[in-house]
Amino acid sequence: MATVYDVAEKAGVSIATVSRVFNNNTVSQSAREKVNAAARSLGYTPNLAARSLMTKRTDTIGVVLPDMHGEFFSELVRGIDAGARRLGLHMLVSCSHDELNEMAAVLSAMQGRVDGVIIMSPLIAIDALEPHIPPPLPAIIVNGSGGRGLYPEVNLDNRAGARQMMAHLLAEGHRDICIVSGPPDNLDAEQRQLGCVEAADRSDCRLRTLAGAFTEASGYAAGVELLAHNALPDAVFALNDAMAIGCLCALAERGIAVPEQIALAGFDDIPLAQYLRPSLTTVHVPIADLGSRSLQRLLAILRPGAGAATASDVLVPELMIRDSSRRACAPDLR
Amino acid sequence: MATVYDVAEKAGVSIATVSRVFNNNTVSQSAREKVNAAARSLGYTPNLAARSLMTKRTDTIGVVLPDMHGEFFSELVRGIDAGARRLGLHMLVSCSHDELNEMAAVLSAMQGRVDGVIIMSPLIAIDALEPHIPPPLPAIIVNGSGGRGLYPEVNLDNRAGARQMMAHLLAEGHRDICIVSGPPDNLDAEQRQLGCVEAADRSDCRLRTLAGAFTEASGYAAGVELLAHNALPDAVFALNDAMAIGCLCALAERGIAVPEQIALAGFDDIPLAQYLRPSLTTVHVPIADLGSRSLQRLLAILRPGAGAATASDVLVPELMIRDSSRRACAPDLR
DNA sequence: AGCGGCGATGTAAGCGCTTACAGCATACCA
DNA sequence: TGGTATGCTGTAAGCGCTTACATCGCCGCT
Repeated sequence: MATVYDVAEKAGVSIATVSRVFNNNTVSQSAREKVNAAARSLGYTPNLAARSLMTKRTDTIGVVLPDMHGEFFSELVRGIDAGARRLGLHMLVSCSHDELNEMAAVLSAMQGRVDGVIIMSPLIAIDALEPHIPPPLPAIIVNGSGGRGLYPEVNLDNRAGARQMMAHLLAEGHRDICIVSGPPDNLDAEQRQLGCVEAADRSDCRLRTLAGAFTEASGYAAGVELLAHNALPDAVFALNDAMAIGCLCALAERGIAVPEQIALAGFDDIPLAQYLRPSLTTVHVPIADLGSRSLQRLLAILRPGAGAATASDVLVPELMIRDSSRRACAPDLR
Repeated sequence: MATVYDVAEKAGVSIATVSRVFNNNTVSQSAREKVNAAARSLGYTPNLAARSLMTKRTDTIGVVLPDMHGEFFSELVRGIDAGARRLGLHMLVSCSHDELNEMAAVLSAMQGRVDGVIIMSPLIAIDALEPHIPPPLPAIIVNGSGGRGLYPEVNLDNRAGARQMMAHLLAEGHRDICIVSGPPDNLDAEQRQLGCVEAADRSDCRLRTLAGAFTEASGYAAGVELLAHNALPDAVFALNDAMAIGCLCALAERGIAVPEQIALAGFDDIPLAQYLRPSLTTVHVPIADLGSRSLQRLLAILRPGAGAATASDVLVPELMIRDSSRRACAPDLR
């Protein structure tokens, strides 16, 4: 590989001039041209390790994700990537960390490779994680509230989303609502459930809970369990779409009509939610926004001054009312 | 940040010994302990840029992905990540490149940051891309056959998968089959379509094609168009699951029963395919395997000798027969 | 006792780059 | 004409690390 020395020699200038050309510093037009020509003909590319060694920057940000399947994961990464590329930043991604030790290991391995990290950790309590973030590493925590405020957080207002959905279901006249919960210790799940309980407490509604795990299979199982009892609730609110789909499947198998006999709602608004039959009422989560917002926050730390100060760190989800929850206004069936 | 010098001084040894401790070289037990203690107390972490500068390695691999939504993307990354972590490698990810120039830019920006790249490019012809891969950069091409053999490829046998599905549909007695195609220039789509045509040519089957774009919306549109004509085909084979779901939605809206009135099949086997009503017959694509296999291949280049020689580069998908295509054996409805 | 061999350690030379500093024209002013 | 500001350019130092090479004990052998 060619180095600054090779280029300098070929261009008839000093290495400092070559370096200046590649760092947009003050260089005469003629020198610039000679250097560029020489660099091109030698196929020169600056050695980034050497550059990092001098500048203490890597122009790379780390993204640490939990073990997560599906849309959520990729949407978040897309949201971050889009912004990062525009800014000339790279993205070091590591996924599959549901465990504190693993997470800590990944974070320490990232030290020196990245200028900052975006950490998403719905399963791990942030206050347990914080001590494991290497002190010099700027970090943003996404969707995992509960830290000691040592690191900026970007959160989704899961609770508000759940309350909205409950309000909708209540407005549709449902008074016996069953929620299918998420995995224990999952913060999203916890917050969503909390929102439900709050809404229920403020009304004359009966709220039951069935255990779920944010997977289609667990939603299906919940649906089956639901049907084992005699009295069906008026509505089922699965705390994510995957479970809603599983549940819908179980209901359909037993010939229960949605929404005529029972209303169904999900949470996340995955792309195909609107293509289910019936289309799924759900809570829209702006995942990519969550990603790009965190990137903004991180950047505000990394490049202070350039900072488009972010107004808020809490993204509020939006209710998407579709067919699966519409009230059977007139008893037009059967 | 502490350096080798600080640690060396504190431990009362030379910097070479410190370095050796961190590189598992021959060091006496007592020296090792002193160094480790000193390093811990100083919070020393080796500077990776400096290390890279010497070793010419980054212990990082690049993953270049097309602009892709959903499961596919995340599954692939998970497949790669799992293997990479075990090997102490990091993963630099860049997504959203449906265009040659963008791809070339990303690849050149990755040079020096990674030891090798895994490129997935269903939209860009590989022979056009190959000249843009920086020559010193080891690369593996995933799922984008058609290169000049300059780079190892790991492919999915889309054609075989499509043929299998066609064989299944024919075996079920369908003779008028409509396929919903993928976006033009998409290699997966092309191969899948080719497989269909091959299978149809070998039989007495009528094959029609409706244009699709691998999205739920395009599948829905195709379904609507299908219904605009008088004669429904016996079966619809959407070349991916997302379109199959969209199509199913259109059919259901018009009250067409699947599979009783028309059979439906997809391709990909996304996790929720089995939770649709009716559950979706599809072709299982081992996405994560595609990722881990490419990593293996890349590693065989990066660490020759350590090479678990890979048997094959072509993964064969597997037919998943579910309800949406089952023959209405007896006319037990209506 | 003397010597080869060996394992542990230290010394020092870079890896390829950025950048402080100095040097040198050139231009401008009085 | 001398002095000074200005703009480029070159020299050289050093970022923190790995590693070839030299050194130095120490063991066991003849």
